[in-house]
Amino acid sequence: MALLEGLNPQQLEAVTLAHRSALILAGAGSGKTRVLTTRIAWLIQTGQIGAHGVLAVTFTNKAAREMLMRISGMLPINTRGMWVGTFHGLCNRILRAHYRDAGLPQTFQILDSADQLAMIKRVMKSMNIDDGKYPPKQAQHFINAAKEQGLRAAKVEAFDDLSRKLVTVYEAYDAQCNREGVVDFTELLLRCFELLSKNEILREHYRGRFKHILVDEFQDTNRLQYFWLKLLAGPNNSIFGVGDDDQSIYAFRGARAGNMLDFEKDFHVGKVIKLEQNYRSQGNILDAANALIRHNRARLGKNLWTAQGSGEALRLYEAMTDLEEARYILDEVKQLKNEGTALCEIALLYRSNAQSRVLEHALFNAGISYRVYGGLRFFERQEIKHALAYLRLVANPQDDGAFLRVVNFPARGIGDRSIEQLQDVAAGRGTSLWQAACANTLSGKAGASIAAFVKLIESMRAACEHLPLPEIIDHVVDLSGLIPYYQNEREGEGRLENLGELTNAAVAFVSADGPIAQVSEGGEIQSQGFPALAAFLAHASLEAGEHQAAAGADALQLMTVHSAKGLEFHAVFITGLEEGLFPHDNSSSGQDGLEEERRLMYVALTRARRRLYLTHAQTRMLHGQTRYNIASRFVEEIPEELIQRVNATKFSGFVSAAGFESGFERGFEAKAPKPDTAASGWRVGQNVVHAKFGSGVIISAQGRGADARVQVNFRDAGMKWLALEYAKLVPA
DNA sequence: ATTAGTGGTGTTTTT
DNA sequence: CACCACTAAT
Repeated sequence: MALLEGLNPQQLEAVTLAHRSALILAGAGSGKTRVLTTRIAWLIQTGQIGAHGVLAVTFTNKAAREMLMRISGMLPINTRGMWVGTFHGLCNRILRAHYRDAGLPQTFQILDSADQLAMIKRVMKSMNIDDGKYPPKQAQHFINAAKEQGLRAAKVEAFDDLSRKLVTVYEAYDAQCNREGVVDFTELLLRCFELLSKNEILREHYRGRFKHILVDEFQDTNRLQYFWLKLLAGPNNSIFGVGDDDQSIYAFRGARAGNMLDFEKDFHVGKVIKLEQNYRSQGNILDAANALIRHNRARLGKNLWTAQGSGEALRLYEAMTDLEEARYILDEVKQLKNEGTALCEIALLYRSNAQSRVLEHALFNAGISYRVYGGLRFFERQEIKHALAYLRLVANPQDDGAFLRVVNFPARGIGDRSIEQLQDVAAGRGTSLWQAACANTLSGKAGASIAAFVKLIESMRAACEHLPLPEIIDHVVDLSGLIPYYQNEREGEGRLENLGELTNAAVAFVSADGPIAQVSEGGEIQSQGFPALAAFLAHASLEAGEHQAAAGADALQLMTVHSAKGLEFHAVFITGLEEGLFPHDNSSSGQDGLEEERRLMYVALTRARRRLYLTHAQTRMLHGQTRYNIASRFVEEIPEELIQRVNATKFSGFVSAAGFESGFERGFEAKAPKPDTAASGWRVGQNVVHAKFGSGVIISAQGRGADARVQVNFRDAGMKWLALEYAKLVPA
């Protein structure tokens, strides 16, 4: 069968397993996505199931999209009936279809974490809880953790005063969410889980439909997600779980790699299939990754190997400062570019987002195009948040969070005092702020301002009833007054552009191949009116806007290690490898924290195909002050022989035309006179071109005069020793 | 009601 | 340093 060609024995076995639950332990770069997609295609092609009966769960929208694309590349059928998505996306879909049974309004909205935090602050304030003594962030974490255990406030056990307090906040928070008709991220899952638990008809409906459930990144599932899967599988359906415990890097948000072990037991998985052949990286890179991860104790055990050669050594650069680190990276990037590597094939990775600043600055000054992933996303920008809040209020007037955000933005004479009065009225009557505003018990100027606001939102509502989605957006933004506001703002142009982009996002959303089309097959969602608006707003929360920048341009890729998971590049720089940064101070408490950091490093290492740089700096500006850092322990955990030190301060031996002055070491500063590079000819670190081997860089040198030889690392041909007298090297 | 300015505080990773 | 929450001044 053409579908199965080129699979290795383990992959083949996984793809063609019988209809029973299975666990695939798939190492980095071992063809995990291929196995997953090929299995789906194989199940369908052999007639074991229709597209209708497949449910595939991923963790990111990107992964879901890629999976769909690859499946449609393999099969001539349309993938319409197939459900492929994230846990959150799938739960959202189920809840929208059965909103009544789930006890939600049709246009229920989704709170992102910032919205959730704002709501918790509001609730705590109304309860007169001192947010200095009880940080709202802590309450947020408490609530989410409880929900991830499947626990409602009434079921949470409180041990002490603090947890008792937090439980009351949880209870009040949930009550407020229900009043407003909004759900947070975790609530999507919990609500869906409860819906299917309680409602036998729906449960049997979905169980009857999804005979095959496939789960990607199984190690990242939390308890609730695991329960959800178990519930959906029931006694008869099979779960095909693919995961890698060594790449579990989301414990901080509840992921439990232990779910893989539970799964093995609960679903009677006889034999775990291991995919250990790596098709991505060259040998040295894999050896480094294997050696590193061996320092972790909690492992299922697995060793990656490759049929490729060992390739280049890893390059380690120790900079004096973060600025010098950036400068080195810049030089190397330029070099790679000159050698023909596309910029989008080079990634700069760091532990935390704040580290991108210095790198961005250097790249910007050098005129190298780059793209930063993560950070603030499109739908999280304040102007977009404001526009969305208007839309949310239009879709669901009970949404107090949205109300508060826009009631006086742009300013329209409704100040803190008026808002307080509205809140009192709402609290007294047990209604939403919107209802309180409509009742309008205030007199004088404040009352008139509020009446005008109510009228504004109502005119938005009236106009939107039957308009197509993009026109709704245009219309609401137009009436909101946001545009004149940002026109007067000093740096408002970018924000105005983004507001325009919002309409484009809506156009894409309702277009033929957009998400609407995929969902509308059931007929429950149209591209017009409030249901479309609600769907779009959900989309905005669930997919905070990954494809904001021009994807087509060839740009250097900057991102955190977390967001690099699942990606691969020709060349990878792992930067800021310093104790305190990576491993990060806040995580290295306890064995588990450190092991997760090490897995993070493992993920970083295994992103590279051919070339891998490790860099760190002795001093670094962080939080406004200079910190002195020592090299990360993770560097030491990689065997010496895999690493080539390219540190300029230690290995700047210079070469004359006649030979080398090798072994020449500079101290901290360049106290010794600098040899004239142009006159002496060759220099360690210099880029050269060889007639046969192509371009490379001089790594080290040996001997003098006629015996002089250089070690050159060629981009494609790998490491070579060349006699200077015979090899016709040309400076690059 | 809005603005500017002050001081205190906390900082990882993200569906 | 960057983001708040709060205060004083307009």
